[in-house]
Amino acid sequence: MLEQLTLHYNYLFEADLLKEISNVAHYKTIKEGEVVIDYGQSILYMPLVLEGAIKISREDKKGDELVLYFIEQGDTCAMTLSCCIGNSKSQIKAITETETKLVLIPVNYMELWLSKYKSWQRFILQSYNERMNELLEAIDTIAFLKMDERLNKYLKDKAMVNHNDVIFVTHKDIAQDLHTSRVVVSRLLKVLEIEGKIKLQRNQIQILDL
DNA sequence: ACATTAAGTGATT
DNA sequence: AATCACTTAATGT
Repeated sequence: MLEQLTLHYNYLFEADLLKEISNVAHYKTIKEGEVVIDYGQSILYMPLVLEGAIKISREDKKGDELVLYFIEQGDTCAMTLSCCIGNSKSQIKAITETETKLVLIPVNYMELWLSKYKSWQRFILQSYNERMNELLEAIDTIAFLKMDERLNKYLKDKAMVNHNDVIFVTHKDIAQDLHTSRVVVSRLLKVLEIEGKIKLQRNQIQILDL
């Protein structure tokens, strides 16, 4: 595990910290499409993503969801951070977007390391900041009902985390992620296709120029 | 060949 | 932008 960690995080953490992480954390590989953390679940571990990507979404009582953002290698879940501090339960749902390798750090170490390692402190604060900005961005587009922009961002993000210009999803899936109707997604996608930005096929979308 | 599911379209609110 | 109603196209059995 130490080698894996070093490979992905040596530019962020000092050697001592890397070693300590590898001592206390659990290494885990999760297949695509699995639920990592569900709504209402209490959080015991803080995940550090080594490879792959995770989709973070919010869900209401009816099961309607709304994708907030994706996390990938080098990221951690800001929700865990706020959960640890507030000692609350998860307000979000995390599903692996691709096969994901991660290390799980017991939450009590998170606080301990905050005072012990400068690099850890910087990492936590920076992650928090990044997520906060991303969230604000999401609020902006939702509040002003710019569905086309949300779709654009969604496609970009999806292509990025998958390291592939071809996205394998149905219009219905996208509609669920963005919490809109399939018809709307189909129409907006059609426009993008006419503009020459994407290519549509059944169950897949190729990104040409966004 | 038929049933099922994904995607396209016009009209309406 | 959402919903309805309907069509067309792709896929599976």
